[in-house]
Parts: sequence; C-alpha cells; structure tokens
Amino acid sequence: VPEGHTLHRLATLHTELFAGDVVAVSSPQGRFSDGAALVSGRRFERAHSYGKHLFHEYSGGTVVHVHLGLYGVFTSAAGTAPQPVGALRMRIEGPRGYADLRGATVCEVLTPEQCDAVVSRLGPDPLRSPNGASRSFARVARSRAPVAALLMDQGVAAGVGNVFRAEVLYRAGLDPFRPGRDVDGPTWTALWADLRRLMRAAVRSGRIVTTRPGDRASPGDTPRAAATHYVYRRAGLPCRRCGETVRTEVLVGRNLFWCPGCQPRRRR
DNA sequence: GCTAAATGTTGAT
DNA sequence: TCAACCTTTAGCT
Repeated sequence: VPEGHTLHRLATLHTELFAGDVVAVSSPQGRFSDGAALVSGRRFERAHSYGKHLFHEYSGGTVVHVHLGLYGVFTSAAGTAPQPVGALRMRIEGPRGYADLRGATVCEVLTPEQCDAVVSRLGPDPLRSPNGASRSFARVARSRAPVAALLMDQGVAAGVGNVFRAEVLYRAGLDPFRPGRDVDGPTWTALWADLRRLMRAAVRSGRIVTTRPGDRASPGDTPRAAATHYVYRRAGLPCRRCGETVRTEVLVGRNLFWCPGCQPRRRR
C-alpha cells in the first residue's frame, strides 16, 4: 500500500536483485503476457522510480512501467521462485532471485519517450527534487483548491499520498482547507522541507513515522496507528499534543484527518 | 473465518 | 460521481 517512498525502495531493491542479468519475465495470470514476451530474455539494466511510478529498463531500450495503485504489491526474494499462486500479473526471474507483482493498476511496456511523457505530467518528487518547492509553489499559489487537495495532486508533488498529506499538514499546523493561494511562500517552503525529511526517513525505515519521540504516548491508540502518526487514522481520538478530538472528512475522494486545535481556521 | 477498508489512479457515465 | 482493479490486513466473530 504505497506512497513514493515504497516505490523508491522497490527501485533500489530491483536494481540490486536484477541489474546486469538476463531475466525471464512471465505473466501467470495472463494480463501481461504480451508485454512479458517483449522483455523476457533481455538483460535487466536498472530500475528507477519517480513519484509513485516504477520503471524497469531492459536492454534494447524497452521499459516496463508499473503503478501499484491502491493495493498493488511487489514482493521479491533471493533464490528460485516457487509455483505461482493466485493472480500473479508479472514474475521476473533472474539468476539471483525473483520478484512477483500483483494487483497493480498499471503494468505496461513503454518506449523511453513514453516514459518521459509519464514523468513530465508529474510535479517535483520531494525525494528527488531538493529545489522542488518553488516549482510546486507556482501551482499552489494560483489555486483556490484547499491545500489538502493540492497535496494529493501528483502534478503538484509526486509521490505524496494520504498519510504524508495529513501528517505534514499537522506538523505545519496548517488548516487543510486553506486555499492554496492563501498559503504564503515561506510556509510552503517549510512544508516542502518537512515533506523531504519525512519521506527520506520512510525510505530508510520502510514505514511512515511522523511523530517525534516526546509525542508518542497517547491513550486509545490502536495497534494500527501505533504512535507513529499524529492524525492519520486517529479520528475520534485525542490529539497527542492538545487533546482535541481528531476529525475526519472525505476530501477529493479520500479520508482527510486533522486536529482542529493544532490546525485552526485562520481568523479573518 | 469473515468483512470492510485501505498509503491510488484511470476511464466511463 | 462512481466502478474497476482483485491484495492485504485490522478488527471483529
């Protein structure tokens, strides 16, 4: 269940597992049979990611583009692959190990030019663009949409998902409903820097932890929310800092979480 | 053991 | 606005 850090990790993992090797690619489920036939038997050059998109580059300039969507999952292990079980969209088998893809929204063969087109639709990725704040702010500053909606727009910040959106807004003390055009430059720059910090930490650890050590004890936490988040999936629970009840509301089709105490509406 | 919801996006209506 | 994708897991029983 991935945000940008997950794809970043997968790219590193797949490069380590397959780079330089001739691999066999198959689609036991059948939905990627044609694409698999195009790359099977080629040399796997390298994997890279941008935002929530993953790219596998093969010899000859062919690229496999993967987007995991909401519940796509990529697993891998060293050694020989076992018999396929269930709906296995793509399997890559190399001399050192194998990787299995299930449930992805996108798994397709593209030319490098088509890959460039995919990336060009995306905004800066906080994991890859240290100076992305100004480019993303240009979009934010001329939008009437709530900042919480803009953060989910991959053309504004690629790789940010529902957890990072809720948590970074909380850490900034920013009202999620404030229109983008009412967010000032320094506020956005600081938010971008925090996004980079949170996402890089998630690449390192493999999970999203946004709380600071002093804020991690709170009654009523479910194991799911396990003191790793301030507001994400904590609706109805007391805020770790101010004790106000964390709220939730659907915004742009996703559940938004925020603390009305720490992220107040601005007085006018 | 079962159900519902989930860190996302696309394409049809 | 909504279905599709068709896996995983929390939270029940």
